[in-house]
Formats: sequence, C-alpha cells, structure tokens
Amino acid sequence: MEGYDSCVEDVTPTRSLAVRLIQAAEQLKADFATSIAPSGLSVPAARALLMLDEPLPMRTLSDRLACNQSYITRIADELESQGLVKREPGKDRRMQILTLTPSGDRTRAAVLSAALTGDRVQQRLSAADQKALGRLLGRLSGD
Amino acid sequence: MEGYDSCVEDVTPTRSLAVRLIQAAEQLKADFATSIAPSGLSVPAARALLMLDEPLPMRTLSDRLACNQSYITRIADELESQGLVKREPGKDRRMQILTLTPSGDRTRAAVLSAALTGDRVQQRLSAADQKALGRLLGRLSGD
DNA sequence: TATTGTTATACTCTATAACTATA
DNA sequence: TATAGTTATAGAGTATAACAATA
Repeated sequence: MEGYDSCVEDVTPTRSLAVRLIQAAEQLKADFATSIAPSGLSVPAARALLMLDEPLPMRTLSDRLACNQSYITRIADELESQGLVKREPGKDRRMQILTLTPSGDRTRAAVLSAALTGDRVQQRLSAADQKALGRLLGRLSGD
Repeated sequence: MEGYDSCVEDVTPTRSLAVRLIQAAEQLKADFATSIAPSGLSVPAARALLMLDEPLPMRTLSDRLACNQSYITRIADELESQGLVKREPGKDRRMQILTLTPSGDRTRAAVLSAALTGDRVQQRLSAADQKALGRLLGRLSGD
C-alpha cells in the first residue's frame, strides 16, 4: 500500500485535487492487486496476461505495456514457469509469440472476472458520473 | 515513467475508466517529478520537504506520509545531507524534531512554487470542472 | 546495419525485523 | 512495557547496457 497522501495539499487550503486523484489511483491499484491475489501472479504478470486475448509477439506486449523489452522477458518467464503461456517462434524467427495455454486461458478469464468485479469505479459511480469522469480525464490528459 | 496502460481496457469495449484514472495519476506524478528535478531531491524527499512548513517530529511525518518510520529516517538523512533540515531533540528525548534550515526554507519555497506551477489540474480544468472532479473523487473514495 | 529477445546488473521506493534509548 | 528512531536487509517494479540471433 503506497501512500501518496499529504504533500502539496497540506500547504494549499484544501488538499489538492492532484493529490486526491493520485490517492484514488493508488486505491484502484491496490484493489487490482487484491483481486488478482488468488491467481498467485505478480501485478505486472497479471496485467500482461490480461492483454493476451490473442497470441502476441513480446515486442507488441512491451509496446502496449509501455515498458522495456527486457522486462517482458521477465514477465514471460513468470507466466511460462506457471504454465500459463508458451513462447512460439514467429515467421520472423527473431520474434517469440506468446500464446496462452489452456490453463493460461482459464487463469486469464478468472483474473479478468475478478478485476471487473472488484472495480470500484463501476461499483461506486453512476453511469452519469462515469461519463463525467471520462470527460474530465480526457481534458486532463490533453484530449 | 511508469506505464499503467493497457490492461483491462483492451479487453473491455472502451478503455476502462479505472485504467484511465491510473494513467492520469501517473502523469501527475511524472509532472511532479519533473517540476522538482531542479532541486536535485528525490520525489519522497521533496514530498517530505513540502510538509515541513513547521518543525515536525519524524513520527508525525511518517503518519502524514503514511509510510514506515524507518523510511522517514532515510528521507531525513537525504534532507539533512543536503543541508535542508536539522534534527533537534524534542522535550521528549526520544523524539527528533525536523526543522528546516534557511536553505531548506528557500528550497521548500522553490519546490512548492514549481509544483503549483506545473499542476495540470489547475492548468487544464476550469473551476467548475475542478469542483466536479472533487465530487467524483469523493464518491470514489467512499466519502 | 537494424531489430527481437535475453542476460546481468542496478536503481528507486518502500517494508519488515531487530535493536537502542527513552518514557 | 510501549514508543521514537535507527540499522540492516529485502522485495517489488522497472530500467540500462551489452550481447546473440536473425533480417
């Protein structure tokens, strides 16, 4: 559990929105970690697993997760050691294609279901609020 | 730069709000890191520095930053080695009171100013939008 | 030469455990 | 005995650099 709490907020009259948004995000991340805990996977591995709804080259995964390629090697090792994924050579022999095993497929479905079930955005926000939040986040991100 | 991108969102029809909120938070954190970079401080040390608008026992700091006391020792070491803070014994001799030096005071003002200037919530959101965001975050957090 | 993946290494943030001094 | 702070250690997440194989 992280704790990106007080900081600028104790200085400005009200706790800053930026800090509150960061705290909300930490909460969401903690929720995700809790919901995937039964899988025994690390958070990064669970995130990668969720992306594998189709076989993907490791390179594609590193692009989508916006992380270094070497880190994908690590994650693939974890997933493979759990028997959830296989590495298969692509037509371009430099590529390794990550493909879910049947067990990986089941685990992915379980993780996905748990993540959706534990999503407090869905739980606590009405449809209208969700729409409003989406709009605000769009403005924040630069459209 | 973290990268809490695709994950559940590539699976659900639209990228999930939870993931978008987390990404926005990462952006805010990155902004903060950028704005404090000139100070040469680590992010945790800068956060602690911002809280020291008055002398504070280390224990109070660990409460406010919601982190372990041992971590505060580390942060205090960094701040002290930069000459920004002094440890002074409290009336209760177990306590160490962290007090800003004149240099620490100036650095804190600079960091605060940079953080406020670089706050994209202020920059990109109207007053009404900020109010709406605050309301939504309140609902998300459980009120 | 440029790209994919791997290996080794290292860095940041943060916690736990054991300990000292004080209360 | 309970609390404040320190020290040593560890672990998670992630990156950089150097390298091999392939294109």
